[in-house]
Amino acid sequence: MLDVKFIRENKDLVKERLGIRNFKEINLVDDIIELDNNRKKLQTDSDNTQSKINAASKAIGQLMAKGENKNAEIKKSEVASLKSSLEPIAEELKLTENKLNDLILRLPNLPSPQVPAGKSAEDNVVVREGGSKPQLPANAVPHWDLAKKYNLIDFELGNKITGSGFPVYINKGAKLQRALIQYFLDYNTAAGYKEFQPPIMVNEATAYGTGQLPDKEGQMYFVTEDKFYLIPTAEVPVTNIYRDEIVKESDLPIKMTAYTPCFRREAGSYGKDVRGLNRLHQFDKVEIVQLVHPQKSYNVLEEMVGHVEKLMQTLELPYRILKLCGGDMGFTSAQTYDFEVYSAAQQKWLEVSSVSNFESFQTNRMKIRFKDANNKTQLLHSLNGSSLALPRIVACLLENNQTESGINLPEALHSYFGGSSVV
RNA sequence: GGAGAAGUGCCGGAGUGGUUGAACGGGACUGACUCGAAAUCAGUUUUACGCCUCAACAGUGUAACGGGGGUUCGAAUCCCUCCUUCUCCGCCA
Repeated sequence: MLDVKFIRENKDLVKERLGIRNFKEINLVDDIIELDNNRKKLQTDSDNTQSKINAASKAIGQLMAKGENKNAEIKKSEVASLKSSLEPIAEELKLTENKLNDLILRLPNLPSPQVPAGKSAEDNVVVREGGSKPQLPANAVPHWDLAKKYNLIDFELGNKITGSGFPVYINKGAKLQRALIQYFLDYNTAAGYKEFQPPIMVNEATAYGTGQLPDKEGQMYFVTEDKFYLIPTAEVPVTNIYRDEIVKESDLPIKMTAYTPCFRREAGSYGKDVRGLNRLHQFDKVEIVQLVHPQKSYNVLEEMVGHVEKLMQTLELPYRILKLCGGDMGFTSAQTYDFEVYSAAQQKWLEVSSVSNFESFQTNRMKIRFKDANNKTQLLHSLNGSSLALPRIVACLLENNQTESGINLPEALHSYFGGSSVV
């Protein structure tokens, strides 16, 4: 979340930046400042009254110790009237704080100055492309047909067991999943990311920490009995590892990676782009997360993009990197690069990674801080990226490498998969 | 799931209603001593918000002893509730 002090001191900038996002409720900014003014006044009143109560209470103790019970009783009635005058103030203060907090949680992050204006995915900017689109055989088919033909993934079986969007991977299909996960994790840990295997259900505080709540309430699966959310990405439990921590500057940067299944309800998204592996309710992803010094976060963002790009290149898939425009960025992000791979049989680009700098938006919610050289406590910046999400990678690997006789694999995967072709 | 015990500062560990934001010990940091180090001595050692101030990591107020609520003039200390940990029993990968 944004810092109230920052909003107060940079009101016009905040409004202008939110405009880049096409944020509709710009008036929230003024409301927040007004509520905060109110809050300060109420807090001053409340503190002053409480101070008097504390002093009087102490005096009562001393009077009673001296045996001056009568005077103590007089003081007590004094406190009683102070308390009754405090009551409405305290109530209003609490109300104001809650309302202020609600409003601040509704403000998305400010886009960085580099973020292009724009309303939708159409306005994203292609930064660069890599790899080359393959020439497929004339009878080439999309991955869902390949998956069926070679018995790699059974979508209908998943329908029976759970529902749509929960595929069952079989035989070499299952092994390919395992190989990719292992490969991605090895690649990340080799670059200094520490591996974690976190819980895939989280509590409410954790979901608030990374910003899934309240923004994406309806997009997460919820276990009502225990009030746990199924994670939509490993970013959630992994970033929260450092919630409420103050780390040493010498411990920076903190680099973490994790493989987890991810669960997304995808409420409201129907249509053609949900076919096969294109959009699932459960999928596998390997995530990278960094917590870094605020002055370094944009360099780290580029570094992470480079990290994912190199990984992408070893998969030998045609890809492109997009700089997202203000209107297409996630709620919590200050700047995001998306990676897309070209699905040759479907003839369209599919998003496989999203690398973002959240600046202090998440760390302010989670109170992830460090002591700087002057021993002052400061918020860290958090970043994360997919490195990588599996399903669409698998879709492209299958489609782009299909031949008359089978499906080949890029060299990087040979040792992990135990062979040079899927079938 | 049943029975019992416990949750205090960076760590250990006191404290069962009134100068306890918190004894004592350890660790860490600063200074002195030393050529340097060890030892020793002195000091420092949480966070959030408010007020004051041009500003302050200067002063001052409020809050925080697992979370939330309650009793009381006053709570780390009493009560309720939730969470977590430990021990025993049960169940089980």
